[in-house]
Amino acid sequence: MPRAARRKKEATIVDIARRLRVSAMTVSRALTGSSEVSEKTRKRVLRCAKELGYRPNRWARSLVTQRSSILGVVVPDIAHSYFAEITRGIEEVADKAGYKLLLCHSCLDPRKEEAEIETLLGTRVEGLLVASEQPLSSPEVFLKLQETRIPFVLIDRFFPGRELPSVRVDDVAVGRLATECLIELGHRRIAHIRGPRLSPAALRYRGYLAALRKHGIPVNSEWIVSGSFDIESGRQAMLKLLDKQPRPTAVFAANDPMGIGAVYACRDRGLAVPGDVSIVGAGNIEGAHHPNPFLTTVDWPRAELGRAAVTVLLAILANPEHQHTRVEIFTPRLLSRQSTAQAAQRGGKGASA
Amino acid sequence: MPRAARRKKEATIVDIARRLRVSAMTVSRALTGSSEVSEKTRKRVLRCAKELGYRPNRWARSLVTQRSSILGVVVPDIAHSYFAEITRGIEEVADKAGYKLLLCHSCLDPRKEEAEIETLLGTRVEGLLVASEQPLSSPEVFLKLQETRIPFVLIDRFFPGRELPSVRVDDVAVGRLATECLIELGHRRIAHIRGPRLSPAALRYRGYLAALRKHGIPVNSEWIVSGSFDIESGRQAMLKLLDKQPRPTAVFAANDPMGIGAVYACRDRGLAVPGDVSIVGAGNIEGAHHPNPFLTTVDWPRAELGRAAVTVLLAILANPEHQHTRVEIFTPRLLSRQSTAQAAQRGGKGASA
DNA sequence: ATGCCTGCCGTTAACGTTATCGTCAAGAAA
DNA sequence: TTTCTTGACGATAACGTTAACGGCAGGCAT
Repeated sequence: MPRAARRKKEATIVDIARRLRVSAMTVSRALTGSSEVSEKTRKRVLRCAKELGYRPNRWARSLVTQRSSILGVVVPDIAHSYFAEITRGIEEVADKAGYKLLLCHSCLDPRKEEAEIETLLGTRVEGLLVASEQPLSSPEVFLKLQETRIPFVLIDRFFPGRELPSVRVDDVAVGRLATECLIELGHRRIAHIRGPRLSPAALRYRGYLAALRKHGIPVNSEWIVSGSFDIESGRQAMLKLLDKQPRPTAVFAANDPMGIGAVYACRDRGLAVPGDVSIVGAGNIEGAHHPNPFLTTVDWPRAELGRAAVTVLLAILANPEHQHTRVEIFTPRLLSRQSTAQAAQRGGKGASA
Repeated sequence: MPRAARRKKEATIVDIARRLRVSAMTVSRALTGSSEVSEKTRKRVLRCAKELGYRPNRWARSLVTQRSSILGVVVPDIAHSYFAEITRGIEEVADKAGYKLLLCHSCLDPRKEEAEIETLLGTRVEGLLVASEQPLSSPEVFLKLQETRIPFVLIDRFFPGRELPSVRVDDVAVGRLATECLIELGHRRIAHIRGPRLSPAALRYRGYLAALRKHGIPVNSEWIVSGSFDIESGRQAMLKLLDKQPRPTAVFAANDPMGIGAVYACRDRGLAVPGDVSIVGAGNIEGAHHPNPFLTTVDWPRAELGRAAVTVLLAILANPEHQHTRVEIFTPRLLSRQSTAQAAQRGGKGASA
């Protein structure tokens, strides 16, 4: 039901042309800064445009130039600081390059994500940035997307076996850093709360395994449980871990919310963090450090991730034929804080429960 | 330098029309769901559209319908969870109503804000949502905006004396709640860290004054200092307050980051929170409660604020002539946590670190 | 038969720009 | 002089879509 909105008509290029008794083309040239106009007429046009409150209509312009100067951004949830910071980085670079952002939510729903991408294509965005830690749409969606020849860059998305243009952190290193930090503190009974399969968390898991193996620590599958990236699932997973015999003395949670959940679970059971159990998260979410930096975690530059993604996208845009798959990988670093401590001495104050 | 992007041409309505040997108009009707087509041709059109991978061009459609189904959103910084949550609420309602969001950053820069608004108008957004806790553009910008007859709703913005369409929290109540909470705990020497003038913080300040007056507590201007809404300025302000004689026993900071800064300042001076000093913030930012709810604060529903803003905007949009200034005001509530305690009384809360 | 709906579809003209080519005078070059 | 160049501008046709109107069958009542 397209109801025609009746509002004051915006001034057009033709209005200016009529007023100045020149052609619309001349006005267009003057406004876009073409060299084919005399300085005198340009000044007249600019003055008249200002008087009439003229604002170039980007749709009309885009229709003929085939360029929208708009990029589409799809995130699971902008209210999550992780994606908000990425988006911030995206906006920064995009703005400098003269692009605007059209923001969409995938809501962790694969169908919604696909629908949003479809809408964005209809809006003829010049490029697409799609972020999500979770395994959403299958690779097919993006392979199909590749055929439209509209450039896109994935953020934090990992498809085993398929390399698509993307920007992400070295997730294996995330898992390795977190685990090695615990090993160096003397821990040997190190548990892991996994994230969803097919997500970057799978790589963090690999990093966890690699670190253990490297230090000759046997893997105990009893100490590996799954969560779904939120606080509550972290708590549940940790409760399960605390029931195991023997009980792990340290835990690497695949992301910070689950790490926080693990802290809660310890409190529920009357265990001290880091006195009885050391906990490491991943992601350095805001909540983990104010007003008291608490959760030890692995950090990587979120805004930088966003900036890099746009940079890659702009590069593809500037050179469409040069479209070999680019993947940029960031190196994470450990933030040692207060949820980790030296492992208890054998036979000391440790394992009582 | 509009460089024509050479990519595979998208299928148009005309392509479908030619293939089916009907007119473009018929195709358009079939696709937009008009009743003026037979069911048979509609099916043929839809099938052909799918085959060709047809995607309606929103620019062209908008050009003729004069509707873009796009709303402009201007926030200071999407990376701040406060605005991220508001944006989240906006997106939710906008999405349900079939609107997309064009996201812009004002970066706390009045000129940038005005420029962004100008760009958005050029993009012919159907409406505008402008948020900021800070005093940015002068009211003139919005009075001018009102003349364009493009609906807009301000979020959290307060212009003394001028009522513009807006949605905000009852900031006087924020100040009152925070201050009365401290009074009820027995505090009498209550300081205030103010935010920038002309911002909602000015109203919180009024609430602070009102609460003191109501309880017959004299106002000590020594105990009122200014900050600029960030953690560091809160710390500086608190350091000044701790040097006063007599020293306040409680502080109401006009927002959470300053409250956190105040906590830091106390630690710098070896004072316990809440043992020696009670601190209340405002805004309930994420960082204040994980993994340990700490800062007592005044909360209001951010996402709800965003949702309400769009709802107001949509109402204006649906009824342009009915454009009397609508202002919606939310009621805040106190979240009592661990940075506040009974006055002059060593409560048993030990520090965990 | 005539007139009049009604359902379906086509034609034309927008919407506001810019690309492309054409024009036309003034000046330079032959 | 003539011819060519150049600078400044105009006319026309796109871009992809929909609004507004017109046409034309076929069915029904007169």
